Amino acid sequence: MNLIEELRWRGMIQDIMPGTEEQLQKEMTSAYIGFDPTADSLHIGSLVPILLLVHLQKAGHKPIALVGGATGMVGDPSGKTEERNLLSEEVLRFNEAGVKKQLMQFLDFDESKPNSAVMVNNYDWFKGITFLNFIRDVGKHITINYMMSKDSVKKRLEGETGMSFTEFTYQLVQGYDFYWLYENMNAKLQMGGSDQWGNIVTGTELIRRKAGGEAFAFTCPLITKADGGKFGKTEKGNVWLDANKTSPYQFYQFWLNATDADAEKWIKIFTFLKQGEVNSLLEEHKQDAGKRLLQKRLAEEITKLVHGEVALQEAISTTEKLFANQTAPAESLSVEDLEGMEGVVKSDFPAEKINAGIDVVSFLAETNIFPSKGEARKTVQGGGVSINRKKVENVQLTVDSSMLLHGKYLLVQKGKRNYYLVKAV
RNA sequence: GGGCAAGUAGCCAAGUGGCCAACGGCAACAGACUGUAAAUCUGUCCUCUUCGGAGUUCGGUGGUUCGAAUCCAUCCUUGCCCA
Repeated sequence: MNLIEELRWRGMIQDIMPGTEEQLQKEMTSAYIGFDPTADSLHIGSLVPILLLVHLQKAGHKPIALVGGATGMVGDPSGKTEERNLLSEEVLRFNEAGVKKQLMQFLDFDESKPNSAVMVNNYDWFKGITFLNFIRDVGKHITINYMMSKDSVKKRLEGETGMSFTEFTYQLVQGYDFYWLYENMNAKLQMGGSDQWGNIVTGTELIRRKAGGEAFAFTCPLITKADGGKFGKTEKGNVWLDANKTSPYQFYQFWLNATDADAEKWIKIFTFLKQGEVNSLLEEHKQDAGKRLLQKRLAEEITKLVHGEVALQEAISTTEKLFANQTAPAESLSVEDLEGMEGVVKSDFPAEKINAGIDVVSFLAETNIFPSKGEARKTVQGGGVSINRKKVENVQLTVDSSMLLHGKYLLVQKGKRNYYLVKAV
């Protein structure tokens, strides 16, 4: 399978420009994807574009990761409705460094290789361009009619929110990136999420008109969940690639909790498993879905890729302790088990308060497991809290030292899958 | 600059003087059922609460009224039309 065939099979191609496949067959091609430097860490939404670059590099082509220092300041009208804040150059540089560090885990930046990955920031070439030069040298080549025919623009024109000139200009700014990379780094291919199609095509158009050159593009479908919810969100917010923001255990859990329908799609997109292996996995899963082999494999592969083998093993072992034997009494967990649960939210709580006895509601609020007493109470009343695997039936319950595991631990559950370890100190 | 329309909780969206913390839907969280799925049913869903209540909301500000999301004035934002 060539690259495009493989990506097609994986369900990672939405739109593709004619000739793209031939270009990739013909020669080593430099291709780029833009990343938003709005945070110092990437989240799993960015994982798909990253993987596209990885596939590309594996196939022998040269990946260029573009950090959108300039475009991030303008704000892409595709999808979003709110204007973005301008980031200072300082913040931008900081975020760029964070993003680069993460990309290095996935891409090979070894400069001795011809197809080593490269990272660029479009702020570097935009900061020197004056407005007049831009509208004269770039704006001249693209008609308003052309720009207005884009979906992202049309939707805004039809809707009732309108669109600022700044946002309208976005596609030109992004288009110029492609042109600049084409001229200076011989980039002939741009990839991105399907919402970027319009912006990308403006780039190839600019290259055609301004440079007389030919450039290519393809996009991948936006990752959605089968139930229509937002991908990459949990009750705790975004799922980040940075272990300090989302622990490997939480990361592993996110994938493990994928629904069947999602897991079937995601196994192809987020792992590098070969077609044969994927098919037999799907087959096995169908035989006995209850084993959730598919989710386990998905979570394993991707946690290993992002956080490494050691972190994966810790995540698995914590998961097994907490979930494998759910009916086992909490007392059966050893001190080592409890201390070794990497990634479970841990907190300390004054031992004297527990010795004196404290009502559950205050306890849950003071340990920050719940933001307020009111919420703690409501959830307890709804049957949503367990301590040491025993459901708290009574809101009046007093937490005291007799409940401590090994004299100092309390294992608190909010719902079925959110565990907290409270240590009396 | 002129005319018209709109701005309600995370989103969509009712309400047009008291019965309004504000119908309904989505999303979210929890419970039951399960496989730490899906579907379904149930509860919660502005904030705090000693669960009795208390406090802040309906673009902003002022006003009318015993009482305003609802009426008036003014300002801001957005859309459409005219200049």
